Amino acid sequence: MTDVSAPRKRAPSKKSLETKARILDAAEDLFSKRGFDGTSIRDIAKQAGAQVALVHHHGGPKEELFHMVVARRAKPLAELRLKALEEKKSAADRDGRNKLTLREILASFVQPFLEMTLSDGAPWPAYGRLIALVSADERWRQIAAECFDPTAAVFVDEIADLLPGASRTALSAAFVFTVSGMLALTASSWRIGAVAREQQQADLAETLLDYSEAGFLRLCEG
Amino acid sequence: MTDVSAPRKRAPSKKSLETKARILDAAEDLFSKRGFDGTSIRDIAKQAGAQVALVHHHGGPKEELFHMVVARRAKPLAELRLKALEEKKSAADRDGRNKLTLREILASFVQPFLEMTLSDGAPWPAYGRLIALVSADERWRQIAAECFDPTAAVFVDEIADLLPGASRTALSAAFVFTVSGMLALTASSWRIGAVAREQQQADLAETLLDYSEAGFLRLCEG
DNA sequence: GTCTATAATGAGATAGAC
DNA sequence: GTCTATCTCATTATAGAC
Repeated sequence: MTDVSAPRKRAPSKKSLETKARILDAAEDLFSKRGFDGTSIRDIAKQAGAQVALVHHHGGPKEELFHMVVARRAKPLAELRLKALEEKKSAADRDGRNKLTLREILASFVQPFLEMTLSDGAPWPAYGRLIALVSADERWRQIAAECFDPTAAVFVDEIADLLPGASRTALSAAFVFTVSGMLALTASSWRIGAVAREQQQADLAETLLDYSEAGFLRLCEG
Repeated sequence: MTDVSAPRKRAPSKKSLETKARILDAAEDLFSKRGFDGTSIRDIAKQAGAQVALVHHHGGPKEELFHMVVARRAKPLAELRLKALEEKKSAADRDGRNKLTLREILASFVQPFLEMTLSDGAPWPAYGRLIALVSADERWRQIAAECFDPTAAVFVDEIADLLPGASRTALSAAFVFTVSGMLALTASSWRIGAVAREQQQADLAETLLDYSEAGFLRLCEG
């Protein structure tokens, strides 16, 4: 999944993998902070402690490096989301319910993302902003389609199954609004802080779920 | 409002103003499509049909040009929003109501924006994407604080007056979520279209208001 | 106010030694 | 796999003629 170019002939050495990881980490951090065009290969090399030519060696052209950085965590993220969904289904079965609640579905999608990007000691602190960039720029449409649309489709189908009376259009709009709110928590939380700064991050996740669930139900029932 | 630099000694000629407007129009269009770092002064000059040096003459350094482009329409937009609010208050008075509904307040904020940026023949078709860029990048925090925060504060106060039981934190979060949805309509409408493309723009405005109103009420009442 | 010309810098990418 | 060195091109910005 991290290799989107031609297949290699040899397995890379351990040191090579470490160097590549350092380069991808630096690229992820800088891309997320300054955007694609605001980040130079030279900046990435400097932060990774490597030479410029080495960044090209591991990352290829700049666009491919960006693609690699986004794709690297897409599969683990998708698995976390689907795992959360399956676990909630098992729990519902044990409770004798045959359907998940809307909130359980939404939480399965939102919480793994916020946990990896926004919680205390989050392992992927820059990845949330990066995804917000990808989602907002039509230039990365292909990357979004490859990395995120399949999982999104699973969740939209799940919701459509729960709310059979809702139009596909209403479902789509509500889902995009929910994702927009989720991304705002990571990419534009400074805008929230500009108005009121008395809240924890964990609370904001619940706040988002409250808001989205109610909005969803209004669109799909009204 | 369009002049954020030192005061001029002379009134500019008519031709100069036209040239400046052409440059700002080109800058607005290109900044909105490719972002700040993805747009060069040369691109702007070419699209405006002017020389590179002339862009610098009218726009100053690149950051100042960006500031100018955003600030140019901020005051008219704020006036449209406040005018919509006042008109709805007058109408409510005539109906013998002494309070606006939440939906009327939200619509006064959202609809002027969508009308200017997203309607058929919208006069500012690029400005919506530009504001989305400003809102998502902490680098433009000062511009956002100057151009948009004052009006936002008026509307948040208005809502706080309507829903006195709600915490300031819940209000702030809900407002940011609502603005995120509004910006998604202009900046990420391709994401909506990727799921279902059977809807008109006018409908999406109503859809957003339905969703936001319900989410707001849940946060403020629950 | 508008133009030509140019300065000064930084960018992405590659060749080739080790 | 990693490094040095370099190619080629685009960038912001300004100086100075008209």
